[in-house]
Amino acid sequence: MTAVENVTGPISSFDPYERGCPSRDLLDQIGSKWAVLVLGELGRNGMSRFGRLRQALAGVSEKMLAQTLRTLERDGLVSRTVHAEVPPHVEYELTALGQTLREPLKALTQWSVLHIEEVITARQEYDDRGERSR
Amino acid sequence: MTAVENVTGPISSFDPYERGCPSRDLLDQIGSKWAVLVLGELGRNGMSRFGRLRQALAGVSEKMLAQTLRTLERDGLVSRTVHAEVPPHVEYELTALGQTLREPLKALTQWSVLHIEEVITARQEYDDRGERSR
DNA sequence: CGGCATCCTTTAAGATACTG
DNA sequence: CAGTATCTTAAAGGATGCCG
Repeated sequence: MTAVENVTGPISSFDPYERGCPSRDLLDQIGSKWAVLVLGELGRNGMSRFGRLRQALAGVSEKMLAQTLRTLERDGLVSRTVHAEVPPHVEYELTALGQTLREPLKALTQWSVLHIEEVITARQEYDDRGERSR
Repeated sequence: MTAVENVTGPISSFDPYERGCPSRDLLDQIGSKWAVLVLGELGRNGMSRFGRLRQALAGVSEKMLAQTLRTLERDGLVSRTVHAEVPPHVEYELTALGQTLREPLKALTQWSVLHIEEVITARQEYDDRGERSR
């Protein structure tokens, strides 16, 4: 959790396994439900607007989408561009930093789609087995 | 969200962008705070016990660790082996399915460690900029 | 259109104590 | 040792209404 520069070389002691380490919270944030989908959508289709994102992420509320976008913007992963028009026109886009998350998140999303059936089967077996033996 | 078998071939219409799709919940689950760390720890050091996991994941409560392990076990990602001894001895290990998650999750964890400083800087700039202009 | 503010309900998480 | 049960607190999420 201490800094990174050191006379003898870089230390980079950030470790999500340590309590209170900011990298743990970041990991939690980028892995959160709506953030994953927002980043995925912007990664696939590029720049998008609030309303379009809301449609793309079926079931997201205004509040959660706005909140997620604010956090991603603050973290430097997404840029927000306001066009001074009436009615308002706001565009969201991945930053260079946000782009570096595309592959890791895509892999995770694809994993969930690819293996969801195995997981569903495992759940059924676990439930059928009953809570016996525990 | 419909099934997968079809006379004309597989459909596999699972899409986390659809509301209520089980792959969305799975994605949420595997990306959750403690699950990521448990899977990462078991991926790096192999089989482990409850107490060791608790130490490895600094700050986790008994309750959350137990809950996370139950969910991972139910999903077929982690196996639980009870050795009938006194005192009790329980070992957790990644299943074959859980192994397939190692790389994707490792990439995500490494990303958070690698880029946390850029994010911290971005946050400071965002905050310094003030909530003005919004 | 793209929000933010407020209120309220539902979950998740944490601390503590106790058991097989 | 490896949990479960219980209680309390914190955070997530939804509904509604207002505004630039």
